[in-house]
Amino acid sequence: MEKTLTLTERKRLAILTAAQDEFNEKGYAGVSMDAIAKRAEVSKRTVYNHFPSKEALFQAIVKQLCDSFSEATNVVYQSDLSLEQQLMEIATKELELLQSDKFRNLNRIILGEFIRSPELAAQTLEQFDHQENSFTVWLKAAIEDGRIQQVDPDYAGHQFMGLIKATAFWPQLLMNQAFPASEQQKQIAEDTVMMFLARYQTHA
Amino acid sequence: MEKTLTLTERKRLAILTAAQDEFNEKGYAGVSMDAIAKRAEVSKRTVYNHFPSKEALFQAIVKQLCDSFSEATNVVYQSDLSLEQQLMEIATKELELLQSDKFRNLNRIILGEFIRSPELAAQTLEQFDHQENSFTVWLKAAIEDGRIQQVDPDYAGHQFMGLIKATAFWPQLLMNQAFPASEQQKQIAEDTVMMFLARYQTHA
DNA sequence: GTAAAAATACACTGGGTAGTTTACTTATTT
DNA sequence: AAATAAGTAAACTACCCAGTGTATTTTTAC
Repeated sequence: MEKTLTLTERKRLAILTAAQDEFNEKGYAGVSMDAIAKRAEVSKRTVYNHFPSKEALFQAIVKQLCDSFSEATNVVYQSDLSLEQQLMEIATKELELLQSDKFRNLNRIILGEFIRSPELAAQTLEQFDHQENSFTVWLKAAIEDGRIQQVDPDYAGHQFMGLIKATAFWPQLLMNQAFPASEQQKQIAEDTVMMFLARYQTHA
Repeated sequence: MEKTLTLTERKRLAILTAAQDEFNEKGYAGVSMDAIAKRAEVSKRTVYNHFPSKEALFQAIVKQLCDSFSEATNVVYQSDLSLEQQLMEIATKELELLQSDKFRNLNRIILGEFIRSPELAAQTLEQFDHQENSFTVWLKAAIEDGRIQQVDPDYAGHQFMGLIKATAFWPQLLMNQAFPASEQQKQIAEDTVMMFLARYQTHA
């Protein structure tokens, strides 16, 4: 019974994926509902039966994608493990996320709109940027535990993630660079952790 | 005689600034030539007399802004100065650039379009992203001189700039955060240089 | 098998857009 | 002051778009 989706469900799915592809290629303003309907092989009326407006359809896609990532990122501070070990795991997790085409496409779709309306961006970002929030919590705990120097966790968190994104996210998003191979990923994670600890680890 | 621009020149300028503001607010696709003409207090025909198409007008603005920054960024490796001193100057220069509203607006206008067409982006970026290229050259020289470890200058360059942008560019562009005050800027520069040298300076 | 629910094609509204043309007015130049 | 160059308003072409209404067919559920 698993492949037998009801027609309505199949259509709805086709609309969502078609819209995602369209938005991804042309951006919100550049996409027409007719084009989405055509790509989904569905009548325009059906699109409007599922989603009341273009805006609503866009939001649905954003929400869908955000949800699919919010679980993927979670870290808990553990006082019995070395900082290096824990940070390496965090960095590796983040690299995995950045590697996925789905995640990069989500960002491609959203960031273009966000850059133009940062105030709207802030609220939506909070939902799906769980990774950095989660890391901020980790940092707070490590500071509390006296193993990381007193520092603004937001600030240091941005530095850690920025170090990773500098070579494994922005160049890929903006300049179509290839994603680093797995040895390079290891290098990136090691460099990031090493540089971060060199600055912020408490010297016993 | 300085304020007496010819009418044509004044109109052209009015069109350029109006278009810049419009693109900045609504993005390329969201702007109409009528809106630009109205904002510039100019007839639409005049807009078309100066610029053959919307695309050409957009390109003209991008070029104008790129040019205005390409001079601002230049560094030369000096073997008689400490790495710390030189890197601090590079970081400070970059922070100055990131601080300027004009630069942030340029990025706001361009990045939205670039994110969607990275292949086109790559070529245009090269022109105005002179800072990073210039830094890459600096790095090569420092490596040649044996004071920085053997490393891919592009890779390390991205890390250095990414560390700065992580707290002084992306949060401002995407989440409307305030630009760091001058003490914070100093902190950012110092952290960046310190972390970078901890990883890449050769230990005599 | 039949009735309800959903999908479809297609025409239509009201509006916007890039770009052009025209008949006219205003600046600039010589 | 006359000739020339440029600006102007307004109408116009030939589209594209979001969203709606409707009559008809297809799918689903009972």
